[in-house]
Amino acid sequence: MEGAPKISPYRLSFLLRLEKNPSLALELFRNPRATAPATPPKPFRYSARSYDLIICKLGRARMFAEMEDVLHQMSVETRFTPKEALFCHVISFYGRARLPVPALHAFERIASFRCRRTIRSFNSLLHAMINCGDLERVQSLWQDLDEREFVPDACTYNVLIHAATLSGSLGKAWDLFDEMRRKRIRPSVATFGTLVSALCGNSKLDEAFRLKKEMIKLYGVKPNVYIYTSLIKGLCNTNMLDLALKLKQKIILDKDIKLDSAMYSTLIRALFRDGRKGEVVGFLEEMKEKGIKPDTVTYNAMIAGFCEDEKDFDAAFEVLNEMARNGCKPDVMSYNTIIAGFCKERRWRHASELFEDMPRRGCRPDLVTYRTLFEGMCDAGELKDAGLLLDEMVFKGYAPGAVSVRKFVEGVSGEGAGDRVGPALCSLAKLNAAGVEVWEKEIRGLLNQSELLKVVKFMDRLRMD
DNA sequence: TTAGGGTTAG
Repeated sequence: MEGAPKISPYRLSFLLRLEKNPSLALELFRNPRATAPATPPKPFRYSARSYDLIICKLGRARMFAEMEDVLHQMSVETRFTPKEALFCHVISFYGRARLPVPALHAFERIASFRCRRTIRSFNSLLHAMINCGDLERVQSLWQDLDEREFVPDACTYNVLIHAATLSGSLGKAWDLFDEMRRKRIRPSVATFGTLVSALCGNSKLDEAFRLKKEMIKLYGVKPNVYIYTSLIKGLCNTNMLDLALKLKQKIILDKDIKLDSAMYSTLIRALFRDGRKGEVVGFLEEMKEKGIKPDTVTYNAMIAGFCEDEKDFDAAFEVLNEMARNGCKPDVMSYNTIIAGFCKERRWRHASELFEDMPRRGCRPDLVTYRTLFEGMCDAGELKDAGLLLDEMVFKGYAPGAVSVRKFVEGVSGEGAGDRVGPALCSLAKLNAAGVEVWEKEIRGLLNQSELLKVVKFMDRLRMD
């Protein structure tokens, strides 16, 4: 047998870049030699680049245990120092997966890799906390900034401004904007993007357009396609679709601005809402001419239009087929939209069929899927199936919305309801024992005294668990 | 590329 073919560290990076499957990439990374050599070889000299590639591939695929293994392996390498950017990525992978503790842990460990930590990874951490929905943590990290060695930059303020707008406080966003200028930190196009989007989202179109003018005149920052997409969405949401279309025509003439699928997705959704489905084809053709490929969001906008506005479910399914033909994978939102559409039409059986079919189609139902279908079943009075679905939900760790719980309990209340509601509440409370009082409040008044007693007994049993 | 826009539900 011939010796193992030699693979250079450079070649390994090349192969890793090509390998789309993260598990296979990891296999390749762990065994860079094609076959096991007879004698123990010298340790493979992994390049910093191949660590970057494999860590990012694993992080994107949310294979965190494997990613941590490789990080650990990298921590004992002495031939190079990893770049801070890699840790920024790791932090944001955890943020996207809504895992605040590992994100924080990754940030704290940067120095142990002999890598200098700067405001960049701090910014990544702030942003990860936004993704985790933990706005309070953003606040506390920001307050502790003085104790750290960092000086905030434009990006720090952009994240903070974003957090302020998410918490619904435009006033706070403006305060931060002022503070930024006092500190002579120049606002970037992203700063204005966040503010314009927040203004549009609060129906303050006039202010949004004024800010767009100011950013050019006062700050010398040119609006980009992000800014215009927010403005177009704002116009669409205030029944000014024609103005939105005019604005788009104006931007087309600007050679510096490259339109993208996001802008078209916004317009396509708005056309459906306005009952102008017929014009959508023309927009799809325009995209094609400009070399802009429709993405999942574009298709989802069409699915939403067909389900919500046209009630044309065959057409919605045809969009799914079209996606497959164009190599675009439907995501959980694609399915949730159709399921919600069916439920609204009380066609819960159709909704249920699609739900059952999701795993085969390569998509895992999420919290929204379960909540939507559960509510649909409750609305249709299909309480038996709703109960079964509830069990499955709870098993997966998903809690239904309070409104649908109420509908469910209302629906099954009556003679012997305690027996039927009890187990369901029991499983609900398992999710979150602290929430027991909430459920108790929810059913009080709906059940008669003896039934309530049965439910409370179930809860008592729970508390002892 | 550390930050901003677009499509569900609630």
